Amino acid sequence: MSEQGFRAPEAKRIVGISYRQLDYWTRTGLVTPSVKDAHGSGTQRLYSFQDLATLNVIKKLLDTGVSLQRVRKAVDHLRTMDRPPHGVTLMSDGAGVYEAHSPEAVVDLLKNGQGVFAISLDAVYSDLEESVASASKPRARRAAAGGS
DNA sequence: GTTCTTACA
DNA sequence: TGTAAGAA
Repeated sequence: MSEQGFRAPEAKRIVGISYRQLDYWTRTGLVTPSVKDAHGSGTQRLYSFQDLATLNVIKKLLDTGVSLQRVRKAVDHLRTMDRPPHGVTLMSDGAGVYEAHSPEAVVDLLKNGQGVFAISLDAVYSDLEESVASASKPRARRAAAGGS
């Protein structure tokens, strides 16, 4: 009832990453708990919905093969905007990350061969909302999958 | 006593 | 990446 954010175990479950991965990203400064930051052992971090979206984008970018440094740069740019407007598509060619605000820009990036993978931020947010809603339900069932 | 962060291997 | 310890 008094939870304004998502705790690390909750966040890691929603974005589908390991606890070690989330902890590593947080310690390296890739992501920052907007709600509450840990102040040492015993304290817990609280991630906001925006942070979950950022985590989801990071995971998707890493899955496409983007370097962690490029991901960090893209995330730093994404953190500047509070709420990305509809129609924003994140393009990636596996090496760099490009931001397209218009469908025309997406096509332009595709023509140049700089956009092999397209990530729609709107889709990320929509998927995140469903994930959060499903995670809040006690009937939620998750399947454990072996990762790297 | 439980849960989460931090440190070490 | 996994385990152990320390702290609220």
